[in-house]
Amino acid sequence: MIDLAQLRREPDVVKSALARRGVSSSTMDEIELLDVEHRRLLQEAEALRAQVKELSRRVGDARRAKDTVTAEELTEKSRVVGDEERAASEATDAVALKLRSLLLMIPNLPDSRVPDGADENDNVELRRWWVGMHEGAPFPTYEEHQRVPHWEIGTELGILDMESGAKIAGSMFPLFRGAGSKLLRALSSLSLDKNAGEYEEIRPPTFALTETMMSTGHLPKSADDMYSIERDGLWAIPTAEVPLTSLRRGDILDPATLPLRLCAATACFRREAGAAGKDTRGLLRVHEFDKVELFAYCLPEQSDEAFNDVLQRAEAVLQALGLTYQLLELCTGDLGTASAYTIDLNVYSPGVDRWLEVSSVSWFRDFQARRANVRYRAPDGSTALVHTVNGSALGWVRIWAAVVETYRQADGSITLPQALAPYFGGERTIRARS
RNA sequence: GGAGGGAUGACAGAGCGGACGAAUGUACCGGUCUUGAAAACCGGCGUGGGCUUGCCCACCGUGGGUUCAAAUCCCACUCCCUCCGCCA
Repeated sequence: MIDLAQLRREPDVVKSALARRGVSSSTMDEIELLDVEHRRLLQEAEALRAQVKELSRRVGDARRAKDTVTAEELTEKSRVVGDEERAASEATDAVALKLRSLLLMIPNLPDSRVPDGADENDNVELRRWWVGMHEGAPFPTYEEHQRVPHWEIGTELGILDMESGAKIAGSMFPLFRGAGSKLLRALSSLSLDKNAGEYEEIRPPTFALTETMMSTGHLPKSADDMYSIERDGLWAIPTAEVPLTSLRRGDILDPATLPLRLCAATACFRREAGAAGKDTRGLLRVHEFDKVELFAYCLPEQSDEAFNDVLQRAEAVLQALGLTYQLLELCTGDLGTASAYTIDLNVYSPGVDRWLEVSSVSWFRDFQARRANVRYRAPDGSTALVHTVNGSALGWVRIWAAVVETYRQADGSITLPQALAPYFGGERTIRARS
């Protein structure tokens, strides 16, 4: 949620920043008007409320003094003011509700670094990485045997079975078998082993309450992209960011404990409602995938460092796996609702010959903290909102695709990167099941 | 799933229609005393909102209701504890 106080203080700054994201100034004007109206009504209602309280106090006094006549008079007076107060409060609440529902749909202010753009095609590539790059090696070329899409490799080796997944849960729910299943587990373990020292490992619930989904900004705006279990009022999490952001919801944190770093491996669920039929072959886009998420609550002045740490750790996993990747600075048109600045990591997968998004590292400023009400105690005793930062390290389904395509050998087997060997008992080769 | 008990400030815990934003204790922060510390004593010590910055308003699990007046009474819900059942 954006800062109403900032909108009052510097409306032009807020409006021009949000205009870059397509929020019309008339919407913002409406918010400003509602805010003024709300405060006016609030003052009115509170003044009446104060009168009722005062009158009630005097009723009590009169009763104790056995002055029944005065007590009756004051009761009657208070009843009348009370009716006015009720009406005034209702009017105030109605405006507050309208204001809040509008505010919940307003995205975060983009950082000045965010490039302008309409959609993902306008994202800006910052740099690439590939094996041997720092030693002067040219961008890799790929052999014919690496130009096979992962769904063919998966079927050939018996490690991926999309048909069975569809039989059980419908299309876009993958099912992994044997070494394919183990590979997924190995990837999560590799990342957790690299990060769980500095980032406390959490295994959160996979489902979350509406209130929890509100805190990250996923609701109400993205309700169609989420699976819900209506009978129990629960939502399937689209990312571990959701439970991790709410872990300290409503708390006032001791600044000495900041940055507070957390990581979690969870299943993630996405309906992909607007993406029907688009890039949906194999593992390119699925409804359920495993992901390791890195997360930090921090002081505002720590946010740059916290962001860079998450980014560097996500890169470290890609580098350990020897995969080619690029960094994209997301433009205004592709930025997530709650984010002020995001860098995506896309892995190059030679079999499908595409760059696949495997991580999104975001700085939310105090947008999520305001919704989740997570604060810290400043040295002068006052409280202020923390900043939140998070990023995937990484989304494994697409990494799985990139690994099997990149490391496919001429004989059709896969030779896993050295970093995964410990998770396969030292064995690095995946062959067809006989 | 069944029966009972509970939810109050950082923590413990009182209050069970009116002067209660809330006793008391612990913790914490200042001060006195002390060579220093401890103890003792004195003072302070929740969060948010509004505006005329001194006042007002809200918050005692959540949401409704009764009342001139609700932490306190009523209803619903959520969570926690104990016992029984079931289960991994």
